Amino acid sequence: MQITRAGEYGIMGLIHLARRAPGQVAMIEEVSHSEHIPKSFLAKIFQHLVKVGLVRSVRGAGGGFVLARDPTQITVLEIIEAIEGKIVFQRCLQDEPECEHFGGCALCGLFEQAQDGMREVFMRTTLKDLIERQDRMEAKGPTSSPITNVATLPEAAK
Amino acid sequence: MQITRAGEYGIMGLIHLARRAPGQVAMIEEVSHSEHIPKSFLAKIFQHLVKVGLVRSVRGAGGGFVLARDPTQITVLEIIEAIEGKIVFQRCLQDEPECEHFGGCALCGLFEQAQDGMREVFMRTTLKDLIERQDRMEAKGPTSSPITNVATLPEAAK
DNA sequence: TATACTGAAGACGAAATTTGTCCGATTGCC
DNA sequence: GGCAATCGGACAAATTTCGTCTTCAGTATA
Repeated sequence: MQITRAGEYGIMGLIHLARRAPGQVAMIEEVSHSEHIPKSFLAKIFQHLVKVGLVRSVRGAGGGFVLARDPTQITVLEIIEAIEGKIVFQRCLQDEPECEHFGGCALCGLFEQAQDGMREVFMRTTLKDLIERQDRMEAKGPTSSPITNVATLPEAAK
Repeated sequence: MQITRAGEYGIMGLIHLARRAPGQVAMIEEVSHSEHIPKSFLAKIFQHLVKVGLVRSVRGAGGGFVLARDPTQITVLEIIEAIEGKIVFQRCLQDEPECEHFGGCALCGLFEQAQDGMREVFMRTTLKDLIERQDRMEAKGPTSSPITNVATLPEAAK
């Protein structure tokens, strides 16, 4: 019950891209080094993002990756699902037409509800939002309590 | 990014207990067989539930397990967290005081938000709710579409 | 054209987690 | 005491995660 590192790395990589001037490419090497992500692993993750159309790749010397859309138009949900596949709590929600839940599908209904709640959060958060949040936190001072009361109240933060 | 089978089995096991007359014990053997859950696995899962105080165990001949509280007083969240541990998307939300997220903890904030959304759903759903939902579905006929529009509207259901 | 530099794609493998199984110890009823 | 049940931990198979490596393909530059 965790977001995998792949998903986490993907988000961090895209944040890195989004922070550059629009249209400016960044090499895997650069992103990997600056974000402390294993290079080969990041390369593979970016391939998913290219395939889904979130970033464009430029091959050859002087190549690299660029964000394909504006950071305000990329949601965290897109990123995560591009990398980890569709967020799904239970097998029977997956695709099989017939549910194998012996307890009846009350469970499926519940799980669906829960996962929708989660997806909703990721869907309404864009890359741009993340960057702004990051900047705001940095401004407040890095030595303050790192976790508490950061963003439990979405409305207030916005 | 899935609820594990252990968690699923745990919920189904408790539903089984809850359906019995209050105070009546059920053996692992019975629950396991009726819910199609591997016996040894279920036994281990129930141990967690005993430790947390959701069920009481009766040892010796004629023993088994009983629900320790009323089904209206047991939330799905308690069950899941008893078995899988606290629901936590990211390492830095876990317990370590210092966050290791190089991207700044904007990510942690977001993940916390998402996981809270999910926990909220599980927290407001009790064993009793699940059973009622199950009964309602059974009444409507087992051959109908298994997934759709079951419980996406919590208020309406209640 | 040759070469150096970049990503693309997939095979491979180590490590961690999930999903169980097994067996002896313990506890309590008869 | 004997039987019936859980307790608790060691063990193991399967799956997933995490990451590396190698080979190939495309592009810019000399």
